[in-house]
Amino acid sequence: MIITKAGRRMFPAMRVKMTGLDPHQQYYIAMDIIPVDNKRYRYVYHSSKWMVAGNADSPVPPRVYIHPDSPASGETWMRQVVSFDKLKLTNNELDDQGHIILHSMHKYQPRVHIIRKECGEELSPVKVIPTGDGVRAFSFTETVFTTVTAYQNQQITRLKIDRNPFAKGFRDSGRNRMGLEALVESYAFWRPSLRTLTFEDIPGMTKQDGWNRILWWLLSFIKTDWKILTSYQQR
Amino acid sequence: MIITKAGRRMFPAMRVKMTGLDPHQQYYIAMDIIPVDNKRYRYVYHSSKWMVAGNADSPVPPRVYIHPDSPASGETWMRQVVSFDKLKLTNNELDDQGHIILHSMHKYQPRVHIIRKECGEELSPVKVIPTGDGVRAFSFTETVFTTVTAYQNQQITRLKIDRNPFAKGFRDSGRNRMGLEALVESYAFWRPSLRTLTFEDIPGMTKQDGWNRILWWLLSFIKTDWKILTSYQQR
DNA sequence: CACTTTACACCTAGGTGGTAAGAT
DNA sequence: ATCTTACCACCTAGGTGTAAAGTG
Repeated sequence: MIITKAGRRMFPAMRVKMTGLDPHQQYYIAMDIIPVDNKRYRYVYHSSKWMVAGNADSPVPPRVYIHPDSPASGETWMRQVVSFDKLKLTNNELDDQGHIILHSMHKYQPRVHIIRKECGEELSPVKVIPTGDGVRAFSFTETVFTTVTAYQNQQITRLKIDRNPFAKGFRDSGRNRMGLEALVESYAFWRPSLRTLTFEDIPGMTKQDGWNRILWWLLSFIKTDWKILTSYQQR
Repeated sequence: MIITKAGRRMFPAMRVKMTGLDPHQQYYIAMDIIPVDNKRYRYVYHSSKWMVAGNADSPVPPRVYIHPDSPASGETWMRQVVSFDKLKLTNNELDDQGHIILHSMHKYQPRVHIIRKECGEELSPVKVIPTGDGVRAFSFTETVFTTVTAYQNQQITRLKIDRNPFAKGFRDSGRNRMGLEALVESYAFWRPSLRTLTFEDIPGMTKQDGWNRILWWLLSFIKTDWKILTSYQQR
């Protein structure tokens, strides 16, 4: 995932569907991003792999992205897909825009928090999320990512350009972009287990959310495990 | 003020500075827009005046614009200028976007509401604002406006084009737009009392807010009281 | 005739990766 | 060598008044 000084969105954005909330209870929804391990990585081109390159850098100031619809009732949260598309990542440890601060070349995993609102309680974008009875956290292994300041891998770049509307200017104008269906098929050829990851298998998941999860999966798959490509135009 | 089916912003937007709130108390800030009288108007070109053209149309569904930062602490509200620039007006009585519904060719006045948040209370965009001990309403006579679907008066059009960044494409490219200082001077020549309306006279008012209030004042002045111009290119 | 609606060119505002220069 | 930064062209998204067509 690209991180910049000014702050950069994640793509694709995390989108989650809530169930089982108390319709009349007020909740905050928040996201933080935690290190997957204590390592720093570098990308090795000849093997197309991320490899450990030492221990993690010193911790950064903790930040929490409070979903802008917070607080809202369980009913409101459950009626919609909750999208984190406005969340931004930065590598600026002195950031004062409330963005989430991360180290480049490290592995991270987003966490979604559901926090029951007690009267008078206050949630802060710069404090660690409290733990307790009314707080639950969820994370999804397919959303693990590696931070970079420039893409290390042409396949990641291609997926981003093909799927992110804001990168349309970089698409090959010659032919239509590859549909995600076809993309999944081609990846599945090399990695049969991916065949099972279709949204039809996940009850209650909409088509759009399904594609987002598949895309997440592809991205993490390519970053950590891609074996086909041996030459890279990009450094 | 222009109203459309899809919803149109007010320009200039209302911007208010809060004082005297309890820093630790939570408040909603909201706006509604109430009829100034029970009349319908038409614009008479030869006299450059809005004139009564019958009684008001039947009432529209009541709508409230809840400021998107709501709820927030008194401290938060007082730290910033509270801007209502995302509020939209519509003439569509079946609107489902939560915009404020108004009749065209009527006179209206925005009201700002400060609502102390009690635990468990809920504020709705489609309900009338409650009255009670923790609720206060403010309105400013210089923000009275007349609704239209197309401008009736070339001077209003010119002020909007000159001051609204989104209308830059319609500005005379030949000369620089008239500074608001010069604008006020020229209007004051015909209406000496306007001279007194400068932001320096209003304690605690920032320059930017001052210009906004003067602009509001100019707009209502022109609409209701302009006597200089006798010919209109625009119908 | 007196308004209202629609399609449009032209803006603001801001999200993309590319590219070349900078930093260590 | 390796990673980061600043600037850029090219997009999306949406706020303007205009002009012409629509409405009753």
